[in-house]
Amino acid sequence: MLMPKQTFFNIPTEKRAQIMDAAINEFAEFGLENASTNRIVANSGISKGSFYQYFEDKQDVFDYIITLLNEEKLAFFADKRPPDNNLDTFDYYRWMIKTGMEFNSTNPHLVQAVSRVLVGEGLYYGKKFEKYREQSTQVLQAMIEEAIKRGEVDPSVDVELAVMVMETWNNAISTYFLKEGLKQDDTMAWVRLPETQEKIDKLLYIMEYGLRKTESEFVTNP
Amino acid sequence: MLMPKQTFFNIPTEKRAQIMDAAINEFAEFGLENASTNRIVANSGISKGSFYQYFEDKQDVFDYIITLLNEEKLAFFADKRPPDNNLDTFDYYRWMIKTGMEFNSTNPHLVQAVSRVLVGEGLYYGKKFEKYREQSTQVLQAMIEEAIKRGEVDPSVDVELAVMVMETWNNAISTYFLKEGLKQDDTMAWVRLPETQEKIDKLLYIMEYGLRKTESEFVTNP
DNA sequence: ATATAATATGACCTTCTGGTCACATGACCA
DNA sequence: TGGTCATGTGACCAGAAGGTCATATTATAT
Repeated sequence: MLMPKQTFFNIPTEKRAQIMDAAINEFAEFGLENASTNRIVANSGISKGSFYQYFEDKQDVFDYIITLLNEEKLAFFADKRPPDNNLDTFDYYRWMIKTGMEFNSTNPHLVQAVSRVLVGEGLYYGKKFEKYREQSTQVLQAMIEEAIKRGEVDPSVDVELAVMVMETWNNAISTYFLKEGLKQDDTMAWVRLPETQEKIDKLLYIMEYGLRKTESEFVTNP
Repeated sequence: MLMPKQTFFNIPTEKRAQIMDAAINEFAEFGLENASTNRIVANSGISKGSFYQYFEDKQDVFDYIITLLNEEKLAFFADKRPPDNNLDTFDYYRWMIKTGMEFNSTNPHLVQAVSRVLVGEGLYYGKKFEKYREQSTQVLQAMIEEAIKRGEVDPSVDVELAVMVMETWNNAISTYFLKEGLKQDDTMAWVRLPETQEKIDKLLYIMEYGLRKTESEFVTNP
């Protein structure tokens, strides 16, 4: 677990929250490389010296932000269960995507900060965050292998490629969410809008059945 | 057309190429915001003063890099024709993607520099490059509308979403190309490798028919 | 009350940034 | 040869960056 120095955890909770707030906003707006410790310090109301007593450097702060995101996501999903235990793989993936978007709504700036750095600055594919990526790809891989066994996913597609497809849509939807959702006054309300939900449905429908005209057809509220 | 000052075009061609080379490498490595004019100047062997006699600022240089990319792409595609004039839309798209990758191989660093800034720094969706984006989406939109008329694309998908799907795959493949292709000694040879070509085929097959198991099945060299 | 340890501070350091400008160099023409 | 104008130069500027540190403040323990 990536953590700041002990001193950071000795200070009052409120002050800690203030610092993380300022840091999250800084990273969300400027990314990792262009983030300024001077601005973080100014916006969180602590002194330069204190900052370096809490953290090694700004990378240290960012690492902790990732830890925070993981913790909050885990907590959010802890009491969430899919509507049906024996859901079809595609329905389950759809549920995961939608629930993920609900989580994003609960703390959009935190999500934006991490996404901006990992996806935007291309660090996602770097060595530093390898384990995070591998963790999520392994979940998807297991999911797809199981789906092929169940006869739900085309066995002629290779698993590695299918994982890439799902990851790509995960990222695309997440990026779309951050671009559109943050424009809204109430992000959560926007996510729950029938129009928003239908857009996701349609997109995942394409992932499921492709663009080519076949017998199947998309229908609202199937 | 976005252009440097006239002085830039008065200097010898070789010197101009040297400057653009240094600039392209700088942007490819550091992006737009973190690119350093000092480094560009040092690596291209001109003085600071000269730089500002050629360009307004580094944004000006980058604009010209985009112009260069467009010109070269246009020139490359000028004498390229699809193998068949009445190609199926999906076959045509596949041809476009593959030919695009061949182009990328001819000047990977130029492509990387632009991609790094537009996609990576999220400027692609900013106002500044709106017209470039609109230009390419309009081509795709026309393509899809035509395909629906021809009965090739599922008429129940909306056009806007289909464009997004194709753009997403365009970007994903391009990103994959830059990540993997630049590792190779001979990028062009790598692109033409049967394995690489088959990977693209499989990916576009999924875009065409989806992940869901249906009657259709992927076959190599159909 | 005193001593000790933990915490907070902002002036200060170096290094780099984008950008300017007075001056040097060289080409061309009279 | 002398004059003019385009081109080239790097020292220099102000501002901001990340990072340090001697000192001031506060809390704790005796």
